[in-house]
Amino acid sequence: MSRYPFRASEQKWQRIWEERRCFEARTDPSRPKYYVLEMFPYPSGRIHMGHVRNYTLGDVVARVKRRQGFNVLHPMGWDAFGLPAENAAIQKGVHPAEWTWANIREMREQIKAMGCSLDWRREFATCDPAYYKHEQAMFLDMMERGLVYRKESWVNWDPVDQTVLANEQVIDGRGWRSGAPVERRKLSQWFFRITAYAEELLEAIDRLERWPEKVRLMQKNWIGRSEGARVRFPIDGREEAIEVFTTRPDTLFGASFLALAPDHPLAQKLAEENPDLAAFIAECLRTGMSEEVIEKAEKKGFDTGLRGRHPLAPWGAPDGLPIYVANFVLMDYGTGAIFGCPAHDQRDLEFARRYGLPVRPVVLPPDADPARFSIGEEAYLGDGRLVNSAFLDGLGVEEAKRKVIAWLEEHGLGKREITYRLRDWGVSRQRYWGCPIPVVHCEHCGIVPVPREQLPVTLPQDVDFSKPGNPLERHPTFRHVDCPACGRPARRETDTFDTFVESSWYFARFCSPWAENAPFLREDVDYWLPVDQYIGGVEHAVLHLLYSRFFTRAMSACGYLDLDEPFAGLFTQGMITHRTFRDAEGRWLTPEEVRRDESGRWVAVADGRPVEVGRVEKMSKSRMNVVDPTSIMEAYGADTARLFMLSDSPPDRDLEWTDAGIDGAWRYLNRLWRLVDERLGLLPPPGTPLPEPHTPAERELKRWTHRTIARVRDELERFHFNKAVALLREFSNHIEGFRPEGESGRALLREALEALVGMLEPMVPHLAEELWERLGHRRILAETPWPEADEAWTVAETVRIAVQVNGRRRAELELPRGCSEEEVRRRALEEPRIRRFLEGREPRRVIVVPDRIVNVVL
RNA sequence: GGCCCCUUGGCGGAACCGGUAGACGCAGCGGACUUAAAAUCCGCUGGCCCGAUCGGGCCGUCCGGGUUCGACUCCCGGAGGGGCCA
Repeated sequence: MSRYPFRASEQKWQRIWEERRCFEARTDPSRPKYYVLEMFPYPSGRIHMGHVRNYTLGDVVARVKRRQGFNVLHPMGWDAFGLPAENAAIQKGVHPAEWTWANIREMREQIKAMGCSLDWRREFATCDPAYYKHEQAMFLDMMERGLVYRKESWVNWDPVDQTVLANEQVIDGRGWRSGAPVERRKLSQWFFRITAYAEELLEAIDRLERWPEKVRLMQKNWIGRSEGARVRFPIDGREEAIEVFTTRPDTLFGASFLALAPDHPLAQKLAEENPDLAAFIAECLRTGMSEEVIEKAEKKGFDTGLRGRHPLAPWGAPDGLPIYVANFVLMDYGTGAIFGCPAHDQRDLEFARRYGLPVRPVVLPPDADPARFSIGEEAYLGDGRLVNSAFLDGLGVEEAKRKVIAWLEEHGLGKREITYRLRDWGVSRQRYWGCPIPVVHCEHCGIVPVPREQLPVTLPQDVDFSKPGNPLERHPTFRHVDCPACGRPARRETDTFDTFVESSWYFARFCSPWAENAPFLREDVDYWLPVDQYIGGVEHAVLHLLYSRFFTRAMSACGYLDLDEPFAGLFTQGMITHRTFRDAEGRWLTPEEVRRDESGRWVAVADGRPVEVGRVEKMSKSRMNVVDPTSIMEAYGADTARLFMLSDSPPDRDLEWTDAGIDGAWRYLNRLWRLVDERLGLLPPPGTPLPEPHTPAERELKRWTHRTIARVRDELERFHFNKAVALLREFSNHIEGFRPEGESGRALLREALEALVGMLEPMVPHLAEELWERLGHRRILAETPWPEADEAWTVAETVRIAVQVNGRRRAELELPRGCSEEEVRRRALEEPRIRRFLEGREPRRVIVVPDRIVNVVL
């Protein structure tokens, strides 16, 4: 029996595609464009199954669009800066550049083996100075436009590794690598002013119609707009006042204290004269200040002894409010100070109970009795009528907010304000393997940008990783420069960019990767951008996707582009999961270390002892449940792996890796191979004019062909690739059962096989090309237009109409499509089974839905 | 704690606007081919029940209610799982 020779076939077609330059894209404004992009990989070593799924999904889109007549841009590159390269340098003594480029070589071959329709001429790595020099130039442009600034801020500092850690790198208060307790330090850091676009980034989310709702919601939450008021509380006996931001100005009359963040300037100032307060503040800062930690920690405060005057005195708190420094107030949010209204805020309530402060309700729930309502252990957060609130009494919460803000504004004690949860984007990293920040610090001139003609500031190659900390700091020459402004000795910035900076504009670079004097050419980006379809994991739903949206606006502000949104369509794929296994001692085992014995139990290969089959989890090295894509592609071929990725599970859901699933895909490829192979002798030559179908079987086959073309087109359009696969399998099952009689039958069989093979190409391109060639075609499939459905043949001649009695199916009618209601009704009531239910009675009602259903109501 | 999403056979999943629930596949069972195995091909496959067979009945989309001629689909309440923000 003939088998699909995948090894020879995959090599052959990959060579032909390359020779014919099928997938090279050229800017051509006379043609409609389509830009498909998968999130570019970090070159960590080898590709994993998530990459295979990602690039398969993207390739299906690229191949379909190309054959539908679009000028398709489908590039690939490397997000090449980042920590793992430095860890390798520390652990294995390899230079980060060497490690990275070796990984790129390895992964490039692995990706090429998948047979994706990529324009490899456009490949680049972000660690290449030819890439990052443009990033440095853009940074300077943004600095000139005030989109970049430097300020002191609190960071997570790992005292052992001597570096800043991102929040995600702090696990239970300890550095993820060193295990040392993380300290909070104040450092001067570079920031991108993303908050300048907070409102615009938020408001534009509603127009991202081809983005998943989930991602849009996550970005909205992340930006976190809140409307409220800024209120001034003068301090008794002092010049300064405390500025408070609140989203509940309606509850001002319920205030019973004021609280400052531990790092609030006033708190710091008071601590200078008060050692107890200083100790308290130090304690707060040590335990970390993430919102999560604060929520769980006990609410603690330190009474400063000062008193704040209520802005609405004499009605509210005529005796003033105690001022605390409290561990649950964040300097980063609002003004770093709050007024506490325990009755209507849970944190404030916990604090008030602990320190015996008054709890005065000012919002009465709708059905509560004013005389008896009081707050227990739960603050009341809902709507209601204002009470105990002087001129606000009787108003609803929203009305009260408006009225009190108007009053505050009128009396100069406060104003309406909108704040955002979004913080400016800190991009300084005390790291070697990143893009150098192109500035110089001069004692006399301050911060001086590196002159454009001196860009790029390249990373020195000779660095020493034997000691902790940033090797750029210790480098003999890198940091010592002459000030570009005054010429006196100065210090080069040794921080490098967060790697999210590189990934914030790479999609634009792919449009003109060859441009030397500019990051990209206007004619190219104006044509190709925005990306029409972006595909990647949902884990980037906020950071990368939000930074890119900001960066695109910032680039436009600097005149590089005329564009707001980089990604018109976004698709987020699910994870690849796999069973986990543990042996009797609880050690994780890899899938290769287990097998099924004769009775079907899972046992260890090594000793035959039973293993515990654990949960299905995301593939990860720590769980030992990873399957290497290359070993699968070597054993079954790239097309098998691709087909498996597309079958069964909808692409946005998690996909469970199973050996049975791979076998199933492999078997189907061979079935297709035989389906064509065994019928080659029957078929007329390609291009034979299509005769009208003669027999019912021929008419049915024709209908299957065109209905499948139409339905597959729709499912592909909606990213329902699993359904497209199912439709093609159904179609091939039907072709298998067709026995051609005579010339017309054989011609129609060719039509069906060609449609099938043609539609398989985006999913299993090597097999499809091979079969297409065997069907006698000289023009390769990748260059052949996508099959078109003849609408006249996309509907069946007859329809099956279910006949229900009281909503339960009792019979079925086979009628010509488009029968009149009266006809259907008559035929339904004539059915013997229906007459039995009627027992001679007249039905009370008969509902007829044309071509679908009849419901007889007794 | 708030907001959002999900829950369909042994399993992954189909079912478009409320109109024949379970497409397609995996696993399983029975059969053919074979000395045998693999591969391949054919048939069956939600549960319970009646019936010699063709056939027929009842139940069934997490649970409870509702709307409707008709509900996996819409509404209310609950349970379980997941995500985001706290």
